[in-house]
Amino acid sequence: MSAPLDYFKPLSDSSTRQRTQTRERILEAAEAVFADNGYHEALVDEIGKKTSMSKGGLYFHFPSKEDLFFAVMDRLANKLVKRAEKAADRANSPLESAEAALDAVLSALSAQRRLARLLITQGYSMGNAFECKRSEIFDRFANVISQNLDEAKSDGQISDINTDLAARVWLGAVNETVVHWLFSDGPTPKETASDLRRLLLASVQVSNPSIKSKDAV
Amino acid sequence: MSAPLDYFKPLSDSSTRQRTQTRERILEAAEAVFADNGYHEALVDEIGKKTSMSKGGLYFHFPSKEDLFFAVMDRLANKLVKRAEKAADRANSPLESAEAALDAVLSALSAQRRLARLLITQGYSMGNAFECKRSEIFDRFANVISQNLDEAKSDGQISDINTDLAARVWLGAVNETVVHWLFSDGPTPKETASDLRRLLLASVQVSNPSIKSKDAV
DNA sequence: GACAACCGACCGACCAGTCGGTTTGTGCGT
DNA sequence: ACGCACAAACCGACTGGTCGGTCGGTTGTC
Repeated sequence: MSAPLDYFKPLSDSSTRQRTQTRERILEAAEAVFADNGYHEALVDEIGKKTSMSKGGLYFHFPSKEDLFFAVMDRLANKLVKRAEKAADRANSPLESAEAALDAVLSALSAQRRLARLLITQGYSMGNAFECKRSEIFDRFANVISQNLDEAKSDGQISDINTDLAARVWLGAVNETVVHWLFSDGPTPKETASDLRRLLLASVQVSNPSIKSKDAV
Repeated sequence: MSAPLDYFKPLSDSSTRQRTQTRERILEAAEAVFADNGYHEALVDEIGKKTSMSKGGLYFHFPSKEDLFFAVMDRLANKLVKRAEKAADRANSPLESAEAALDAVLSALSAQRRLARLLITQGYSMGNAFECKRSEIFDRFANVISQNLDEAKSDGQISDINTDLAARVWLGAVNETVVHWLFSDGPTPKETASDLRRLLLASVQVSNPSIKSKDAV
C-alpha cells in the first residue's frame, strides 16, 4: 500500500520531543535517587518506581546504570558551569568575573545540599570511570577561573602567579568547604562566602578586598 | 571494632606481640589491596591471598571488611599526622610550623601515589560511614594547621583572618592538587609545592614568603 | 503490519560473612 | 617427660541475599 519510500523519516518532531522529555523525566528521578543514596546504594528499581516506569523501560532509554549516572552528572555540571559563566559575564572586570563565578557556585551548592553531595562525593564509588568524569568537570570550572585570572594578570589587577594552580586552589577550597558543611555540620558555604572570598583574593595577592562596590556600575 | 576477645585473660606478652604482628601483616596487605581497587572492588579473598591466610583467619582478627578498611585508614592517617606534627615541631615559628606541616604532607603523598589515592579517594564508595571517618581525619590535619595559624596570628605574623577557614582552604588546596595529579597527570604535588606555598601564605596575608625551603623528607 | 515504547518476571554472577572442623600453642597434673 | 584439656588461631567450602541486566511479550500509533 504505502510507497516503499516513506520510512526514511522514521521520527517525527513531536516524537523526538516526546522522547527527550521522557529522558528528562528519568534523569530527574535518577538525580534524586543517586543524590540520596550514592551510586552503589541507588537501585535501578527505585528510579523506576519514581518514574512510574519499569526497569525495562529505563533500559530502553539508557544502556546501563553507569551511563545513566554519567548523564545525570553531565546535566548537573552543565547547569552549574553555565550559571558560573553567566555570573562571570555580568561582572565588569576579569577579577570580578572570577569572584562572581565563585559566588555563583557557592550559593548554588548551598541551596541544594543533595546536589552538592551528588556532584562532589557520590560518584567516587564507581572507581576510575568516575574519577575521570570528575576531573573533566572540575577542569571546566578551573578553566572559567584561570582564564579570568589570566586576564586579570595581564591587566595588572593581580600579581604574577601561576593561574592554573590558583584556579585549582580555589576549586579545592570550595570543595573542602562544601564537604565540611555536608558532613560535619560546618557553616553553610554561603555563610563563609565572604571570608572565603577574602582569603582567595588574598592568595592571588589582592591585599585589599574592596567592599566590591569599587567599580560597580 | 575492638579486637576479638580481649578479655583480661592471661595473654602472655609474647602472644600479644604475635597477635598484633599478625594484625599488622593483615593491615599491610589490606592497604595494598584497597589502594589498588578501592573499597568496593577490593575482595576480602584477595587480601587473604596476599596474607597467605584464609578468609576465616582474617575474620578472626577483624569483624568485618568495613572495620578492616577503617583500621587501614586510621593507621595511615596516624602516620601522616605524626609526620606533619614532627615537621611542625622542628620549625621555629608558628608560621613556619604550618608551612613545614604542609610540605611534609605534600612530599609524603607525592612519594606514595597509591596511598594518596587510598586516603583521599578510595573510601567514598562506602557511603556515610566513610564520609564521617574522612572528616574526622581531615579535622586532625586542620587542627595542626589552624593552631599554628592562631599562634602566628597572636604573634602578629599574619593578619587577622578566620584561621579555621584558612586551614580548610589549605587542606582543600592540597586535596585538589593531589587529586589533579592522581587523575589527570597534573604535576607532582611536590613540584607545585613552592608555588602552592606561595599562594597559601599569601592567602593568610604574608606577602613575602621566606625563602627557606628545607625539605622534611 | 511495522515499529517504537514499555512491561516485569526471571536469571545468574557476585561475594561478604558463616560455621563446623582442624591445627597449634600453653598450662597443668602426675 | 608425657599426655591431657582447653582455647586460640586458622581453614575453606558453602550459603543467602542482592541487583544489574535480559528477553519474550503487550500496547499504542501511524
